[in-house]
Amino acid sequence: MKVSTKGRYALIIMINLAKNYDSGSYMSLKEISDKENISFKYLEKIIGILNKNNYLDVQRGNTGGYRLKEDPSKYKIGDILKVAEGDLTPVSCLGNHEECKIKDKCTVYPFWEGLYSEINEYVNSKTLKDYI
Amino acid sequence: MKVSTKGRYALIIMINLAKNYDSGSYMSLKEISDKENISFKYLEKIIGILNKNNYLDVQRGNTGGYRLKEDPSKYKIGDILKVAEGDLTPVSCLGNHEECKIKDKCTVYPFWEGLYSEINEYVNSKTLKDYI
DNA sequence: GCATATCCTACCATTTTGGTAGTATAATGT
DNA sequence: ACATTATACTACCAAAATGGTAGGATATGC
Repeated sequence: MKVSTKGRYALIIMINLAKNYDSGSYMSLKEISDKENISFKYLEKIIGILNKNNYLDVQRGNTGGYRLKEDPSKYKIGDILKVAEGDLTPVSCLGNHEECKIKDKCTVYPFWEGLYSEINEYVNSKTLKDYI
Repeated sequence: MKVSTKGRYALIIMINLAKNYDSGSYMSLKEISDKENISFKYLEKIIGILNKNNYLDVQRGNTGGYRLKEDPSKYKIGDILKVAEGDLTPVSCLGNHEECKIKDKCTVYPFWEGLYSEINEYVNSKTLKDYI
C-alpha cells in the first residue's frame, strides 16, 4: 500500500513549480532535479504526464522550462497523485474501470469503500498552496 | 497505492473465521478456499502469517482447522492488514524502520503524515465484528 | 493405519518499479 | 547562422515485488 515514486516525485515537481509561481518565470527541470537530487531523466518522464494533463505552461529552448498554468491553490493534491499514479483506490475492485462483480455479496466491500472515501476526502482537501 | 492480495485475502480469512466464531468449531482452510474461490496453497501461506501472530487457535489433523482466539470485536482491521502487508504507511519515509532523514526540510512530509493518520484512524476504528 | 488436516521450505513466472539511453525538436543569445 | 540549452518522445532494461505452485513432514480422529 505504497504511493510509488512516480506519485511522490510528481508532487515534488509541482510543489517546486508552485514555489516559483509568483515569480512568473519558467523553471527548468534540471533546476528541480538538482535541488531535489532526483534523476533528471526520470523526472522528465514524470513531468510528461503532468504536461499531458494540461497542468503546465511550457517554454522550450534556452531559458525555457515549466510554470504552473494556474494559481497553486487550484491544484488539489489528490488530482496530481491520481494523474501520476493512475488512481488512488486501495483495492482494484473499486474505481471505474474494473468494478467488482460480486460486490453485493462481498461483506468486505463496504470497508474498502469507506477507506477510499477517507483517503479521497483528505487528498482533495489539500492543495499545492498548503505546501509552499 | 494498492493493498495487495495478501492483505485482502488475510481479511477474507479472518472474516470467515469471525462468522464461524459463535459455533465454537474449527473451520478448515479448504472450506474457506472453496467458498471464496481462492487458491488453497496461497491461503495456506497467508494464514501462516496470521497464525504466527497468535491470532488463531489451531487444531491439526482430521476434523481440524482454525478458530479465532478471541471475540471478533477484539480484532481491529488495521492490525490484520498491518500484519499481512508489513505496514500501511503510504510512503516509506514514514514508519519506524526507515524514517526520513530530511523530513525537517521536506515540505511534503506533513502531507503524508496527515494521510497516514487518516488511514490509521479509519482502519483502527473497524473490527471484524463490523463485517460479519 | 488411512484419510484429512496443518506446517514449512523452496521455487518460479509475470508484472511493476525505477530508472537509462538516445535522438529529435524548439527557442535564445551572440 | 549557429552553438547552447531547453523540452518531447520512444525504446530498452535490471531488480524487486506479486501472486502464486510443488512437495514433503507432521499431527489427529475415526
